[in-house]
Amino acid sequence: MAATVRARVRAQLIEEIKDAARRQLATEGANLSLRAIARDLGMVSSALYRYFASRDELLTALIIDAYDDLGAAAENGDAAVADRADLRARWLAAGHAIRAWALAKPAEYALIFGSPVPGYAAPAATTVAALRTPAALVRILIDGVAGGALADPGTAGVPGAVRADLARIQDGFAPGVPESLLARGISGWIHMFGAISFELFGQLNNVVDARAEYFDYQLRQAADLIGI
Amino acid sequence: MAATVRARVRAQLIEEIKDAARRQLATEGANLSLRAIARDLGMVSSALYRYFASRDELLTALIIDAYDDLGAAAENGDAAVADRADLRARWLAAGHAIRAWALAKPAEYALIFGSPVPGYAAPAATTVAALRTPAALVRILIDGVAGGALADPGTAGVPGAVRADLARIQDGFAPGVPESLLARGISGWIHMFGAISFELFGQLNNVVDARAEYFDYQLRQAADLIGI
DNA sequence: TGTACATCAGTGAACGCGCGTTCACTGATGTAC
DNA sequence: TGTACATCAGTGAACGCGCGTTCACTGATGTAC
Repeated sequence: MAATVRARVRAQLIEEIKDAARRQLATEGANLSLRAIARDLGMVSSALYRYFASRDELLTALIIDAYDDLGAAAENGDAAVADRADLRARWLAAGHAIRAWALAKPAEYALIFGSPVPGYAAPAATTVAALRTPAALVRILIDGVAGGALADPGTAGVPGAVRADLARIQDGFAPGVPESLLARGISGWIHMFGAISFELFGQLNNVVDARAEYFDYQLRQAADLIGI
Repeated sequence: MAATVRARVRAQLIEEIKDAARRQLATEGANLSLRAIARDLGMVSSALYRYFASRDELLTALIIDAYDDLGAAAENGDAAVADRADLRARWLAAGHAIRAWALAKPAEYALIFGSPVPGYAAPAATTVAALRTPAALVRILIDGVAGGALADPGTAGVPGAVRADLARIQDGFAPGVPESLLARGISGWIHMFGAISFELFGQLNNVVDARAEYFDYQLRQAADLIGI
């Protein structure tokens, strides 16, 4: 129908605007210029306001897309492991898929895991999108517990103040996963992204050159800690 | 002498310029505006060129200062532990001092550990300054090995490709520290900064509220891994 | 100690750019009868 | 199916700002004899 034609053109132009914005992210960082994007698309800058109410709204769309894309990469990495009971293989596959995504899209990685953009307050929608990747990782733990492969390591060593946080996360995000297992999983998640950020943001220059191998080594350390 | 008066005023003004720049970092991020800094100091923007040849040169000075300040914080944290043979206490003290510095100076932390500033290429002087903190951490290992408290865990699990990197680091930066111990130490270092970056850059929002306790928990996990 | 000269700090104007956002408007597309 | 009207996309000018860097210049501070 005719209505759909206009709607379809609109949806496509929204994608083109975001693509141009992403191209700009790569060279200019998170300081998006709407005028430069419009120039790139051969339109006048005010025309962008038909699609995004402001610069911040475009930034929000890019952030949500990036979280979503990363989450999909993590899910696909995990899903590629045939033996669903091989928790360690799933953890490694997801981790390497996450790193591969980050290396392929460093500007988008920096947008979500780098320094906060000054003056930009992330709306709630972005924090929802942010959950997709940790959800994919936590599913490995959920499956392990359900399959009986993961025992409760006991709460020894988990600080009391943290246990309230863990209990909250358990409800509704990681049902059935013991608190201390969750604590170790989150620690592994943080270590994983710390390793990627160090690599991408240049802290590994002149330190470790065998990037993929050292990342794998760290992933295995985290897996050992989690007990998978 | 008269010469020193002028030199002293000059040195002081350099500090004032950097202080104003740091204040701006906190509100505006790494996109420094020389004009705004000059305005803040009540001088004309071109006067800044008596002190810094360009915007990038000022940025470099700030980065070096930040690395240096962080390194001093790490050293002081370590030095506060009376029992020099208590390696774990030293690791924890250094780690908490590093985190405290980051919380106190988030903009400076973001400047060195956040997304790279687009179009800015870090000169060699910054990478030298960057070594001060890892050097403070590695000293704990050096002391542990020298004191006989740290055994060589053996190179099982360390990927071959990484061992070349480790050997290079060992020479001249961590003399006497076995490669696999170094591999674990670097992993702990990365985990530590990953934890701080996640906290500062907002990834822990709605996940872990007991920040100090959970950070301590992770530091202890890293210490366990290192074997101290 | 005094004087002549050189160095340095800071000014103010200018060059040549950039930006986000608003607004009145044109012309095309879509909708209702 | 045709026509009248409403919606939407995109234009171009404008508002009110911002920026880094260069340059000729003034006046103060420092140096050498």
